[in-house]
Amino acid sequence: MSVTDKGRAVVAKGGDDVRDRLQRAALELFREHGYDRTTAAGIAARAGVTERTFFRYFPDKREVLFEGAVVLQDALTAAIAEAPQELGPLDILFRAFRSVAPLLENNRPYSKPRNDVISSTPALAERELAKLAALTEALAGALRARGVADLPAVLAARMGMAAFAYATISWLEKPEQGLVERLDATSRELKALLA
Amino acid sequence: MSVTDKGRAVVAKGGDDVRDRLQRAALELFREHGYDRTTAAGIAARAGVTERTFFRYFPDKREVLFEGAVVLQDALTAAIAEAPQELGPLDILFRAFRSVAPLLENNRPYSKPRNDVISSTPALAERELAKLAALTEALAGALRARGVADLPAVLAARMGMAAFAYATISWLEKPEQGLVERLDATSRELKALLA
DNA sequence: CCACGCCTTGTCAGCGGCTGACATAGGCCG
DNA sequence: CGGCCTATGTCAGCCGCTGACAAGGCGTGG
Repeated sequence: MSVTDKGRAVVAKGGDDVRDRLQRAALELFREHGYDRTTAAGIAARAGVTERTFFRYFPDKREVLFEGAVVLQDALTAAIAEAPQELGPLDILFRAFRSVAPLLENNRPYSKPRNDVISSTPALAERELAKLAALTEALAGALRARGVADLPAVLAARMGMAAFAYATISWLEKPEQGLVERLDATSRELKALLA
Repeated sequence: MSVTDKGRAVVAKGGDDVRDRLQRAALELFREHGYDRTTAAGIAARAGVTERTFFRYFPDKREVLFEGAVVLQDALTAAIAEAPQELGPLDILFRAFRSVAPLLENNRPYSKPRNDVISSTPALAERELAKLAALTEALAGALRARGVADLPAVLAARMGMAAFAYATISWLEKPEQGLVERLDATSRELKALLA
Protein backbone atom coordinates (compact mmCIF):
# COMPACT_ATOMS: atom_id res chain seq x y z
CA MET A 1 0.00 0.00 0.00
CA SER A 2 2.90 2.43 0.38
CA VAL A 3 3.44 1.63 3.95
CA THR A 4 6.25 -0.85 3.68
CA ASP A 5 9.52 -0.81 1.87
CA LYS A 6 10.31 -4.46 1.96
CA GLY A 7 13.17 -4.38 4.34
CA ARG A 8 13.41 -1.69 6.80
CA ALA A 9 10.56 0.73 6.87
CA VAL A 10 11.90 4.22 6.58
CA VAL A 11 8.47 5.71 7.15
CA ALA A 12 7.76 7.93 10.07
CA LYS A 13 6.80 5.40 12.70
CA GLY A 14 5.66 8.10 15.02
CA GLY A 15 2.77 7.17 17.24
CA ASP A 16 0.26 4.40 17.77
CA ASP A 17 -0.57 4.16 14.14
CA VAL A 18 1.57 1.07 14.40
CA ARG A 19 -1.58 -0.60 15.62
CA ASP A 20 -3.38 0.72 12.59
CA ARG A 21 -0.74 -0.45 10.18
CA LEU A 22 -0.81 -3.88 11.73
CA GLN A 23 -4.55 -4.13 11.34
CA ARG A 24 -4.46 -3.04 7.74
CA ALA A 25 -1.55 -5.31 6.89
CA ALA A 26 -3.32 -8.23 8.51
CA LEU A 27 -6.55 -7.74 6.60
CA GLU A 28 -4.65 -7.36 3.34
CA LEU A 29 -2.62 -10.49 3.86
CA PHE A 30 -5.58 -12.52 5.03
CA ARG A 31 -7.40 -11.56 1.88
CA GLU A 32 -4.43 -12.26 -0.37
CA HIS A 33 -3.27 -15.58 1.01
CA GLY A 34 -5.84 -16.65 3.58
CA TYR A 35 -5.60 -16.56 7.34
CA ASP A 36 -3.79 -19.83 7.84
CA ARG A 37 -1.08 -19.16 5.35
CA THR A 38 -0.13 -15.77 6.67
CA THR A 39 2.18 -15.68 9.64
CA ALA A 40 2.27 -13.17 12.43
CA ALA A 41 5.81 -12.38 11.40
CA GLY A 42 4.56 -11.67 7.90
CA ILE A 43 1.97 -9.21 9.13
CA ALA A 44 4.53 -7.51 11.29
CA ALA A 45 6.98 -7.27 8.41
CA ARG A 46 4.43 -5.62 6.16
CA ALA A 47 3.68 -3.15 8.92
CA GLY A 48 7.37 -2.41 9.35
CA VAL A 49 7.86 -3.92 12.78
CA THR A 50 8.91 -7.25 14.23
CA GLU A 51 6.77 -10.18 15.25
CA ARG A 52 7.37 -9.43 18.91
CA THR A 53 5.88 -6.00 18.49
CA PHE A 54 2.80 -7.49 16.88
CA PHE A 55 2.16 -9.51 20.00
CA ARG A 56 2.61 -6.46 22.15
CA TYR A 57 -0.32 -4.81 20.43
CA PHE A 58 -2.54 -7.86 20.09
CA PRO A 59 -2.74 -10.78 22.48
CA ASP A 60 -3.04 -13.22 19.60
CA LYS A 61 -3.16 -13.40 15.84
CA ARG A 62 -6.96 -13.44 15.65
CA GLU A 63 -7.51 -10.39 17.74
CA VAL A 64 -6.02 -8.09 15.12
CA LEU A 65 -9.37 -8.11 13.32
CA PHE A 66 -11.56 -7.38 16.33
CA GLU A 67 -11.01 -3.84 17.42
CA GLY A 68 -14.27 -2.21 16.42
CA ALA A 69 -16.31 -4.35 18.76
CA VAL A 70 -15.64 -1.99 21.64
CA VAL A 71 -16.92 1.04 19.77
CA LEU A 72 -20.14 -0.71 18.84
CA GLN A 73 -20.60 -1.95 22.37
CA ASP A 74 -20.18 1.51 23.85
CA ALA A 75 -22.61 3.04 21.41
CA LEU A 76 -25.22 0.38 22.13
CA THR A 77 -24.96 0.45 25.90
CA ALA A 78 -25.13 4.24 25.84
CA ALA A 79 -28.26 4.12 23.71
CA ILE A 80 -29.82 1.62 26.07
CA ALA A 81 -29.11 3.80 29.07
CA GLU A 82 -30.73 6.78 27.40
CA ALA A 83 -33.90 5.06 26.28
CA PRO A 84 -37.23 6.33 27.62
CA GLN A 85 -38.51 4.66 30.74
CA GLU A 86 -41.77 3.30 29.45
CA LEU A 87 -40.33 0.94 26.84
CA GLY A 88 -40.06 -2.79 27.32
CA PRO A 89 -36.66 -4.55 27.07
CA LEU A 90 -36.99 -5.60 23.45
CA ASP A 91 -38.12 -2.19 22.31
CA ILE A 92 -35.21 -0.61 24.12
CA LEU A 93 -32.87 -2.91 22.26
CA PHE A 94 -34.30 -2.34 18.82
CA ARG A 95 -34.23 1.38 19.42
CA ALA A 96 -30.54 1.05 20.23
CA PHE A 97 -29.88 -1.08 17.16
CA ARG A 98 -31.53 1.43 14.91
CA SER A 99 -29.47 4.21 16.44
CA VAL A 100 -26.18 2.59 15.47
CA ALA A 101 -27.24 1.70 11.95
CA PRO A 102 -25.60 4.80 10.40
CA LEU A 103 -22.37 3.95 12.15
CA LEU A 104 -22.42 0.48 10.64
CA GLU A 105 -23.38 1.74 7.22
CA ASN A 106 -20.43 4.10 7.19
CA ASN A 107 -18.11 1.29 8.14
CA ARG A 108 -19.24 -1.01 5.40
CA PRO A 109 -16.19 -0.52 3.15
CA TYR A 110 -14.06 -1.91 5.93
CA SER A 111 -16.45 -4.38 7.51
CA LYS A 112 -17.50 -6.12 4.32
CA PRO A 113 -14.10 -7.57 3.38
CA ARG A 114 -13.39 -8.13 7.03
CA ASN A 115 -16.56 -10.14 7.34
CA ASP A 116 -15.73 -12.16 4.26
CA VAL A 117 -12.43 -13.21 5.75
CA ILE A 118 -13.96 -14.02 9.10
CA SER A 119 -16.81 -16.11 7.78
CA SER A 120 -14.50 -18.16 5.61
CA THR A 121 -12.04 -18.91 8.42
CA PRO A 122 -13.18 -21.23 11.22
CA ALA A 123 -10.67 -19.88 13.71
CA LEU A 124 -11.88 -16.33 13.12
CA ALA A 125 -15.53 -17.29 13.09
CA GLU A 126 -15.01 -18.80 16.50
CA ARG A 127 -13.52 -15.61 17.83
CA GLU A 128 -16.36 -13.62 16.34
CA LEU A 129 -18.87 -15.74 18.21
CA ALA A 130 -17.01 -15.00 21.42
CA LYS A 131 -17.14 -11.29 20.70
CA LEU A 132 -20.84 -11.44 19.96
CA ALA A 133 -21.42 -13.32 23.18
CA ALA A 134 -19.53 -10.67 25.10
CA LEU A 135 -21.56 -7.98 23.40
CA THR A 136 -24.76 -9.81 24.27
CA GLU A 137 -23.70 -10.01 27.89
CA ALA A 138 -22.98 -6.29 27.85
CA LEU A 139 -26.44 -5.57 26.52
CA ALA A 140 -27.98 -7.73 29.23
CA GLY A 141 -25.91 -5.81 31.77
CA ALA A 142 -27.16 -2.49 30.41
CA LEU A 143 -30.71 -3.74 30.74
CA ARG A 144 -30.11 -4.91 34.28
CA ALA A 145 -28.73 -1.48 35.06
CA ARG A 146 -32.19 -0.16 34.19
CA GLY A 147 -33.81 -2.49 36.67
CA VAL A 148 -34.68 -5.39 34.40
CA ALA A 149 -34.40 -8.72 36.20
CA ASP A 150 -31.72 -11.19 35.23
CA LEU A 151 -33.65 -13.77 33.26
CA PRO A 152 -35.63 -11.37 31.08
CA ALA A 153 -32.52 -9.24 30.58
CA VAL A 154 -30.51 -12.19 29.32
CA LEU A 155 -33.32 -13.54 27.17
CA ALA A 156 -34.11 -10.16 25.65
CA ALA A 157 -30.43 -9.51 24.94
CA ARG A 158 -30.04 -12.85 23.20
CA MET A 159 -33.20 -12.48 21.20
CA GLY A 160 -32.25 -8.97 20.22
CA MET A 161 -28.75 -9.98 19.20
CA ALA A 162 -30.13 -12.87 17.21
CA ALA A 163 -32.23 -10.46 15.20
CA PHE A 164 -29.50 -7.83 14.99
CA ALA A 165 -26.87 -10.28 13.80
CA TYR A 166 -29.20 -11.78 11.24
CA ALA A 167 -30.15 -8.39 9.88
CA THR A 168 -26.57 -7.19 9.77
CA ILE A 169 -25.21 -10.24 8.02
CA SER A 170 -27.90 -10.29 5.38
CA TRP A 171 -27.44 -6.58 4.85
CA LEU A 172 -23.71 -7.09 4.38
CA GLU A 173 -24.46 -9.66 1.71
CA LYS A 174 -26.91 -7.54 -0.26
CA PRO A 175 -26.92 -3.90 0.78
CA GLU A 176 -29.64 -2.82 -1.63
CA GLN A 177 -32.13 -3.05 1.19
CA GLY A 178 -31.22 -0.70 4.01
CA LEU A 179 -30.06 -1.95 7.37
CA VAL A 180 -32.84 -0.22 9.26
CA GLU A 181 -35.52 -1.77 7.08
CA ARG A 182 -34.01 -5.19 7.63
CA LEU A 183 -33.95 -4.59 11.34
CA ASP A 184 -37.61 -3.68 11.33
CA ALA A 185 -38.53 -6.69 9.26
CA THR A 186 -36.60 -9.01 11.53
CA SER A 187 -38.14 -7.44 14.60
CA ARG A 188 -41.60 -7.96 13.16
CA GLU A 189 -40.84 -11.58 12.36
CA LEU A 190 -39.60 -12.13 15.87
CA LYS A 191 -42.79 -10.88 17.41
CA ALA A 192 -44.83 -12.96 15.01
CA LEU A 193 -43.11 -16.10 16.24
CA LEU A 194 -44.98 -16.04 19.51
CA ALA A 195 -48.39 -15.38 18.06
CA MET B 1 -8.25 -43.71 37.81
CA SER B 2 -6.74 -47.15 37.14
CA VAL B 3 -6.24 -46.47 33.55
CA THR B 4 -2.61 -45.52 33.50
CA ASP B 5 0.50 -47.03 34.95
CA LYS B 6 2.75 -44.01 34.89
CA GLY B 7 5.26 -45.14 32.36
CA ARG B 8 4.30 -47.51 29.75
CA ALA B 9 0.73 -48.64 29.92
CA VAL B 10 0.63 -52.39 29.99
CA VAL B 11 -3.12 -52.34 29.80
CA ALA B 12 -4.92 -54.03 26.99
CA LYS B 13 -5.01 -51.29 24.43
CA GLY B 14 -7.41 -53.22 22.33
CA GLY B 15 -9.90 -51.06 20.53
CA ASP B 16 -10.97 -47.45 20.30
CA ASP B 17 -11.15 -47.00 24.01
CA VAL B 18 -7.97 -45.06 23.43
CA ARG B 19 -10.27 -42.21 22.57
CA ASP B 20 -12.07 -42.76 25.83
CA ARG B 21 -8.91 -42.88 27.87
CA LEU B 22 -7.72 -39.67 26.27
CA GLN B 23 -10.95 -37.90 27.12
CA ARG B 24 -10.87 -39.06 30.71
CA ALA B 25 -7.21 -38.25 31.14
CA ALA B 26 -7.77 -34.78 29.70
CA LEU B 27 -10.65 -33.94 32.01
CA GLU B 28 -8.70 -35.19 35.01
CA LEU B 29 -5.62 -33.19 34.17
CA PHE B 30 -7.58 -30.06 33.35
CA ARG B 31 -9.23 -30.27 36.73
CA GLU B 32 -5.99 -30.96 38.56
CA HIS B 33 -3.73 -28.38 36.99
CA GLY B 34 -5.91 -26.24 34.74
CA TYR B 35 -6.19 -26.30 30.98
CA ASP B 36 -3.24 -24.08 30.18
CA ARG B 37 -0.78 -25.91 32.33
CA THR B 38 -1.52 -29.35 30.97
CA THR B 39 0.16 -30.28 27.74
CA ALA B 40 -1.16 -32.50 25.00
CA ALA B 41 1.84 -34.72 25.59
CA GLY B 42 0.84 -34.97 29.24
CA ILE B 43 -2.68 -36.08 28.39
CA ALA B 44 -1.35 -38.62 25.95
CA ALA B 45 1.11 -39.95 28.51
CA ARG B 46 -1.61 -40.48 31.10
CA ALA B 47 -3.66 -42.31 28.49
CA GLY B 48 -0.67 -44.48 27.64
CA VAL B 49 -0.02 -43.18 24.13
CA THR B 50 2.14 -40.55 22.50
CA GLU B 51 1.32 -36.96 21.71
CA ARG B 52 1.10 -37.76 18.02
CA THR B 53 -1.62 -40.29 18.69
CA PHE B 54 -3.58 -37.71 20.64
CA PHE B 55 -3.71 -35.51 17.57
CA ARG B 56 -4.83 -38.39 15.44
CA TYR B 57 -7.95 -38.73 17.57
CA PHE B 58 -8.64 -35.05 18.10
CA PRO B 59 -7.89 -32.23 15.71
CA ASP B 60 -6.80 -30.00 18.56
CA LYS B 61 -6.36 -29.90 22.29
CA ARG B 62 -9.72 -28.28 22.96
CA GLU B 63 -11.77 -30.75 21.03
CA VAL B 64 -11.07 -33.56 23.48
CA LEU B 65 -13.85 -32.20 25.70
CA PHE B 66 -16.50 -31.84 23.01
CA GLU B 67 -17.65 -35.25 21.94
CA GLY B 68 -21.13 -35.39 23.39
CA ALA B 69 -22.36 -32.49 21.32
CA VAL B 70 -23.13 -34.82 18.44
CA VAL B 71 -25.34 -37.08 20.53
CA LEU B 72 -27.37 -34.17 21.82
CA GLN B 73 -27.70 -32.74 18.34
CA ASP B 74 -28.98 -36.01 16.91
CA ALA B 75 -31.52 -36.43 19.69
CA LEU B 76 -32.83 -32.90 19.23
CA THR B 77 -33.08 -32.95 15.46
CA ALA B 78 -34.84 -36.31 15.64
CA ALA B 79 -37.33 -34.94 18.15
CA ILE B 80 -37.97 -31.95 15.92
CA ALA B 81 -38.62 -34.14 12.93
CA GLU B 82 -41.14 -36.21 14.87
CA ALA B 83 -43.11 -33.33 16.32
CA PRO B 84 -46.80 -33.04 15.46
CA GLN B 85 -47.64 -30.88 12.48
CA GLU B 86 -49.84 -28.33 14.13
CA LEU B 87 -47.22 -26.88 16.48
CA GLY B 88 -45.44 -23.60 15.87
CA PRO B 89 -41.61 -23.45 15.65
CA LEU B 90 -41.02 -22.46 19.25
CA ASP B 91 -43.34 -25.12 20.61
CA ILE B 92 -41.62 -27.73 18.49
CA LEU B 93 -38.30 -26.69 19.98
CA PHE B 94 -39.40 -26.69 23.57
CA ARG B 95 -40.99 -30.07 23.08
CA ALA B 96 -37.65 -31.31 21.80
CA PHE B 97 -35.77 -29.75 24.70
CA ARG B 98 -38.04 -31.40 27.21
CA SER B 99 -37.56 -34.73 25.50
CA VAL B 100 -33.80 -34.69 25.99
CA ALA B 101 -33.94 -33.55 29.60
CA PRO B 102 -33.58 -37.10 30.99
CA LEU B 103 -30.55 -37.64 28.84
CA LEU B 104 -28.92 -34.54 30.26
CA GLU B 105 -29.90 -35.37 33.80
CA ASN B 106 -28.24 -38.75 33.52
CA ASN B 107 -25.08 -37.17 32.20
CA ARG B 108 -24.78 -34.69 35.01
CA PRO B 109 -21.98 -36.52 36.85
CA TYR B 110 -19.82 -36.06 33.79
CA SER B 111 -21.11 -32.78 32.46
CA LYS B 112 -20.92 -30.85 35.72
CA PRO B 113 -17.13 -31.02 36.17
CA ARG B 114 -16.70 -30.68 32.46
CA ASN B 115 -18.75 -27.52 32.50
CA ASP B 116 -16.75 -26.13 35.40
CA VAL B 117 -13.54 -26.54 33.48
CA ILE B 118 -14.99 -25.04 30.33
CA SER B 119 -16.51 -22.00 31.95
CA SER B 120 -13.30 -21.18 33.76
CA THR B 121 -11.11 -21.43 30.66
CA PRO B 122 -11.52 -18.77 27.97
CA ALA B 123 -10.15 -20.96 25.21
CA LEU B 124 -12.64 -23.69 26.03
CA ALA B 125 -15.52 -21.29 26.50
CA GLU B 126 -14.85 -20.01 23.03
CA ARG B 127 -15.02 -23.49 21.59
CA GLU B 128 -18.22 -24.15 23.48
CA LEU B 129 -19.82 -21.12 21.89
CA ALA B 130 -18.86 -22.47 18.50
CA LYS B 131 -20.45 -25.81 19.32
CA LEU B 132 -23.61 -24.14 20.53
CA ALA B 133 -23.75 -22.09 17.35
CA ALA B 134 -23.41 -25.23 15.27
CA LEU B 135 -26.16 -26.86 17.29
CA THR B 136 -28.36 -23.81 16.78
CA GLU B 137 -27.78 -23.98 13.06
CA ALA B 138 -28.70 -27.65 13.11
CA LEU B 139 -31.95 -26.86 14.88
CA ALA B 140 -32.76 -24.19 12.32
CA GLY B 141 -32.04 -26.72 9.60
CA ALA B 142 -34.39 -29.25 11.19
CA LEU B 143 -37.09 -26.60 11.28
CA ARG B 144 -36.51 -25.69 7.65
CA ALA B 145 -36.81 -29.37 6.80
CA ARG B 146 -40.34 -29.12 8.13
CA GLY B 147 -41.13 -26.25 5.83
CA VAL B 148 -40.41 -23.32 8.10
CA ALA B 149 -38.97 -20.37 6.19
CA ASP B 150 -35.40 -19.30 6.77
CA LEU B 151 -35.79 -16.19 8.88
CA PRO B 152 -38.31 -17.60 11.36
CA ALA B 153 -36.37 -20.85 11.53
CA VAL B 154 -33.15 -19.07 12.45
CA LEU B 155 -34.83 -16.72 14.88
CA ALA B 156 -36.78 -19.49 16.59
CA ALA B 157 -33.67 -21.66 16.85
CA ARG B 158 -31.68 -18.85 18.43
CA MET B 159 -34.42 -17.90 20.83
CA GLY B 160 -34.94 -21.51 21.77
CA MET B 161 -31.24 -22.12 22.30
CA ALA B 162 -31.01 -18.97 24.39
CA ALA B 163 -33.67 -20.33 26.71
CA PHE B 164 -32.31 -23.88 26.62
CA ALA B 165 -28.77 -22.80 27.43
CA TYR B 166 -29.89 -20.52 30.21
CA ALA B 167 -32.03 -23.24 31.77
CA THR B 168 -29.30 -25.85 31.47
CA ILE B 169 -26.57 -23.71 32.95
CA SER B 170 -28.63 -22.60 35.90
CA TRP B 171 -29.72 -26.19 36.46
CA LEU B 172 -26.11 -27.32 36.44
CA GLU B 173 -25.36 -24.77 39.13
CA LYS B 174 -28.21 -25.72 41.43
CA PRO B 175 -29.86 -28.99 40.49
CA GLU B 176 -32.48 -28.87 43.25
CA GLN B 177 -34.97 -27.51 40.78
CA GLY B 178 -35.49 -29.95 37.91
CA LEU B 179 -34.34 -29.19 34.40
CA VAL B 180 -37.82 -29.52 32.94
CA GLU B 181 -39.28 -27.04 35.39
CA ARG B 182 -36.56 -24.57 34.59
CA LEU B 183 -37.22 -25.03 30.91
CA ASP B 184 -40.89 -24.31 31.40
CA ALA B 185 -40.18 -21.25 33.50
CA THR B 186 -37.76 -19.90 30.93
CA SER B 187 -40.18 -20.57 28.13
CA ARG B 188 -42.88 -18.69 29.98
CA GLU B 189 -40.55 -15.75 30.58
CA LEU B 190 -39.66 -15.67 26.92
CA LYS B 191 -43.25 -15.43 25.83
CA ALA B 192 -43.90 -12.74 28.40
CA LEU B 193 -41.20 -10.60 26.85
CA LEU B 194 -43.24 -9.93 23.77
CA ALA B 195 -46.47 -9.14 25.56
C1' DC C 1 22.12 21.43 28.72
C1' DC C 2 22.62 17.30 30.72
C1' DA C 3 21.27 13.23 33.20
C1' DC C 4 17.85 10.37 34.39
C1' DG C 5 13.82 7.65 33.56
C1' DC C 6 10.05 6.10 30.86
C1' DC C 7 8.14 4.07 26.84
C1' DT C 8 8.64 1.61 22.63
C1' DT C 9 10.93 -1.58 19.91
C1' DG C 10 14.33 -5.14 18.76
C1' DT C 11 16.76 -9.43 19.81
C1' DC C 12 17.15 -13.96 21.53
C1' DA C 13 15.93 -18.23 23.50
C1' DG C 14 12.56 -21.41 24.36
C1' DC C 15 7.97 -23.93 25.09
C1' DG C 16 3.96 -26.00 23.37
C1' DG C 17 0.47 -26.93 19.66
C1' DC C 18 0.23 -29.19 15.51
C1' DT C 19 1.66 -31.58 10.96
C1' DG C 20 3.87 -34.42 7.34
C1' DA C 21 6.73 -38.26 6.31
C1' DC C 22 8.39 -42.53 7.27
C1' DA C 23 9.07 -46.75 9.97
C1' DT C 24 7.19 -50.60 12.66
C1' DA C 25 4.11 -53.92 14.66
C1' DG C 26 0.04 -56.53 15.01
C1' DG C 27 -4.02 -58.73 13.17
C1' DC C 28 -6.71 -60.40 9.34
C1' DC C 29 -7.51 -62.49 4.95
C1' DG C 30 -6.60 -65.06 1.09
C1' DC D 1 2.51 -68.37 5.12
C1' DG D 2 2.81 -63.90 2.80
C1' DG D 3 0.91 -59.71 1.97
C1' DC D 4 -2.09 -55.94 3.43
C1' DC D 5 -4.33 -52.70 6.33
C1' DT D 6 -4.66 -50.14 10.54
C1' DA D 7 -2.91 -48.16 14.64
C1' DT D 8 0.94 -46.36 16.72
C1' DG D 9 5.64 -44.56 17.38
C1' DT D 10 9.46 -41.58 15.93
C1' DC D 11 11.52 -37.57 14.08
C1' DA D 12 11.99 -33.11 12.21
C1' DG D 13 10.13 -28.86 11.74
C1' DC D 14 6.87 -24.64 11.41
C1' DC D 15 4.40 -21.37 13.82
C1' DG D 16 2.02 -19.03 17.74
C1' DC D 17 3.27 -16.95 21.74
C1' DT D 18 6.13 -15.44 25.99
C1' DG D 19 9.77 -13.86 29.22
C1' DA D 20 14.03 -11.52 29.78
C1' DC D 21 17.15 -8.25 28.54
C1' DA D 22 19.25 -4.58 25.70
C1' DA D 23 19.03 -0.37 22.97
C1' DG D 24 17.25 3.89 21.41
C1' DG D 25 14.26 8.20 21.51
C1' DC D 26 12.08 11.60 24.08
C1' DG D 27 10.56 14.41 27.83
C1' DT D 28 11.24 16.32 32.37
C1' DG D 29 13.43 18.28 36.12
C1' DG D 30 17.56 19.85 37.89
